[in-house]
Amino acid sequence: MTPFTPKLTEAGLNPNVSVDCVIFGFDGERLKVLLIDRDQVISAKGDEKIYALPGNLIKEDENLDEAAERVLFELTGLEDIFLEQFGSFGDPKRLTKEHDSQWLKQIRAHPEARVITVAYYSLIRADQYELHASGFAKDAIWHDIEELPPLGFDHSEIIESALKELKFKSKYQPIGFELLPEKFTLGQLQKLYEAILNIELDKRNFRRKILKMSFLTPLKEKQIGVPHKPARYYTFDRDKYQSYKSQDFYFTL
Amino acid sequence: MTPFTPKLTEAGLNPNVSVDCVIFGFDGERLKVLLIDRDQVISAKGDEKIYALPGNLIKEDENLDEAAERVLFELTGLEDIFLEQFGSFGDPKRLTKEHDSQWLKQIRAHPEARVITVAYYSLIRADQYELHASGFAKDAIWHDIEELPPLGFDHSEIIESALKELKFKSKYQPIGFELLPEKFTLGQLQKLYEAILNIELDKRNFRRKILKMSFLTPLKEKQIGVPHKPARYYTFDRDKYQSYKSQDFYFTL
DNA sequence: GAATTAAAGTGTAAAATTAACACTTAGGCC
DNA sequence: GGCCTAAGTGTTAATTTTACACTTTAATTC
Repeated sequence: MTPFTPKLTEAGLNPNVSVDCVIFGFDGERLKVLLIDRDQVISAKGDEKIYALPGNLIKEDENLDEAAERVLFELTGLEDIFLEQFGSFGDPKRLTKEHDSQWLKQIRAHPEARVITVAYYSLIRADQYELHASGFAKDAIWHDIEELPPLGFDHSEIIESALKELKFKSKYQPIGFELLPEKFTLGQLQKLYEAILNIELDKRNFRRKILKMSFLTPLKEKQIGVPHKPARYYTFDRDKYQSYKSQDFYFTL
Repeated sequence: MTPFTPKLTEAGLNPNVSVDCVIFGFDGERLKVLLIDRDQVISAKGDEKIYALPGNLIKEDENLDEAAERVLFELTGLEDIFLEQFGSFGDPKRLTKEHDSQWLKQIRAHPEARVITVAYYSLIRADQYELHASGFAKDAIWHDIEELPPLGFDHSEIIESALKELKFKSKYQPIGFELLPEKFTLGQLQKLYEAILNIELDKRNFRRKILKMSFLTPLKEKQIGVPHKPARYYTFDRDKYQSYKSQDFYFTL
């Protein structure tokens, strides 16, 4: 990896607008978020590292969606990820915490500039992508959404907002395709919904409802090696799944 | 009205970030949007005026919500309006149409600057507010959403996006309180839903459904002077209405 | 190899909601 | 007095939702 020379790369960047990406993953049990290690240790007791969302200033000649895509790639190596804008954050003091402005002095040509950030989120199958941290990201790591490390800037707020959006969306659109592996069991799908909505669902009712939508294709294959009755695997029928997305839909239970 | 001296007022403005407000109203029949007359005539055949959403650059010391509130007030006189952010627009070419950049040269200290705009929307009772155009707004006028005049910048796109958001929101949250006069008939409420969703609803089913939610209080008062059976007036029970908003809800029919 | 453990898988009945549908009423207008 | 217009009102069938418990299958343990 070539050493990062931040300020030299600032040409063409707009000093006042950034994008941040909240990338959600699911490990079969819990929801995860992708964070970058910005390689800074809080001086207070504990010596905890500070993490951040992958994000950076936009370029003058790209639109917001392009910026989000580029920045995500530059910091984490993730490519071809469908990102959806969900909100913008512009408190004048959002960058003024001591350790944040210290950090900005290292990487920005105009570390004092006011920055409004446009936030994006995405759902991905963590296992389908390789992470390659680069740029000012020392590392890119999945973190459990329920127990996040200390975060820079207003990134806690941004993640909270993204999660709210996700909960909301998952109630009127099918979710799962984006987060689950190619083949999965109904139990995993139910766990995913339970993790997102943070509630318990009735197994029989859940299955009936989700199967009736008929975007799930049962496979002949079953789990092997599990210490209980092996579950059948399913795949998503992409076309039906997508057409369901555009339909009206409301998830109860 | 004092003459507008734009460039002198630019102190403290961030050159790269603006807010725009999509204010919806309802006249009992049709959905309306509030536009400002930017007092510029397209030179091409027709001599049509160009309109725009109320919007302007943000100040360095205010957050986005505050900026939206201030800008709306400065241009239209509207105050104490609940504004909700719904998206940001940042195409690098969004200000580059000829008549738009001409206009910007008149009002901006940095007319060439790239501007990302954060868009807000609101629903208001048109009859409850007086409009006072000022600043670079020569006038502020309600326009029928279905037949909009030529709009500057990407404001058509922004309005379309706001409308989509409104349609969407109205399906899972009660809407009406914000747009209807203090007392209103069930017919008006139904017309509002029909105008927003752009569909026809069954009168009996609509009434049953909306009354069951029990945030409507029937009044003794009825319409007078109408050439048909006078309808009963209702008011919203604000508390119940608000608590319904936070609940789960899905509007069918 | 019998017993244990763990999650998979499966059905029904009661209650609630949705969808479709038409006539009577009240008031102004001519 | 007759006409016009929108208000107001109920029923039935179909669908959806909710609540709820036992059997099956495979691995693990002893």
